[in-house]
Amino acid sequence: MVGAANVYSESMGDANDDLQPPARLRALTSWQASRVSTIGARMTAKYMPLTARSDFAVLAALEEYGALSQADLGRRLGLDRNDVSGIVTRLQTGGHLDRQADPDDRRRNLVTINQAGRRYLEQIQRNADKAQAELLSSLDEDERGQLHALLVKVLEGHKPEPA
Amino acid sequence: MVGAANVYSESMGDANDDLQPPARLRALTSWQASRVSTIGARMTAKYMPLTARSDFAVLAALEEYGALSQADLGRRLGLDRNDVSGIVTRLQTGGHLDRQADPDDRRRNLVTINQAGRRYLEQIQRNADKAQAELLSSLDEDERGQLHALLVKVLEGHKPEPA
DNA sequence: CACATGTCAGTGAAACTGACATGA
DNA sequence: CTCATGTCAGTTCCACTGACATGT
Repeated sequence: MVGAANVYSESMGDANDDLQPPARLRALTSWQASRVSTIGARMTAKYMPLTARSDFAVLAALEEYGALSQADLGRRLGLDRNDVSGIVTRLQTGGHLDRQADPDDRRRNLVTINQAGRRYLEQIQRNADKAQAELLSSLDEDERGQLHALLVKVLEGHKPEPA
Repeated sequence: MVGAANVYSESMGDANDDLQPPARLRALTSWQASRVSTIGARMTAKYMPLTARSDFAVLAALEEYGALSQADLGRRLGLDRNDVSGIVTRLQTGGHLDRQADPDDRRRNLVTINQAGRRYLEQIQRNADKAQAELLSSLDEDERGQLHALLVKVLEGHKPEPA
């Protein structure tokens, strides 16, 4: 894939003048993080529709914790309850989960994953693994672990309110 | 799994009902990265309108590299040229930069930062620093450096097409 | 001709806000 | 009454696509 691309001679000079972003941006870790996030979205889109990321979060929570209300789903995943509503509707339409009123508290929708949902979850998991491997391809195993640990630590500083 | 979730005594804040996301999600580094990215956006929004992030990128590039065409801006910053067009228009409307046809290549808009733009840039820089300090508050100096280096290394694996 | 640039219109995903009815 | 839940409607931001006119 190193194929001969078209060489257009800018007034600047040769084509390998790297096109670096400005130093102010390079210095901002939050900018690097958001770049990584959007590149991650690009990798993801190569293997599945982007909405599968939200589907994955919801289905994984249902698989691990059993029946949950939509509000609990949102709290677990850090998602707005309006957004949870949309995701659950989409998954229900696709037949990947069941949604029923909680008899003990009729404000709540009890949401449960079903068999088709579990299959779908495994499929997304495989694609997500592929996308992530591609995203992190320039890191070795040690570095991937370090990056993960550091990101987790950052997030631990922003847990939701202990009320 | 076993439904340990039918507990509706959440009003009493037992600090142990930690509301963890599911393990599948916690294991995904790309998900952690995107969470950090959106938390970063939240921190940013506390200090400035979100659009200032794009403004910052464009103004920083103009400050460091001088006059650029919109297409070059996009290549430097990893932005689509359609989006650059909108950002430049916004900045021009705000009086933060000048936009004029390149006499040597009349397809191009030569964009230059002006004095008001430099002041605006410094202001965004201060706010961005505050937002970032808040985002990374749970990391010490060493860890911040490690995180930054790892993110940079990830991005180096996804440079635009090698020319 | 091809190609690059800039603009316009539009799409899709995600996070968010405000309002509302229902029920605990 | 207060509060939580779920829903509806709408906004903002960002990345992207396709089309088009213009210019090299």
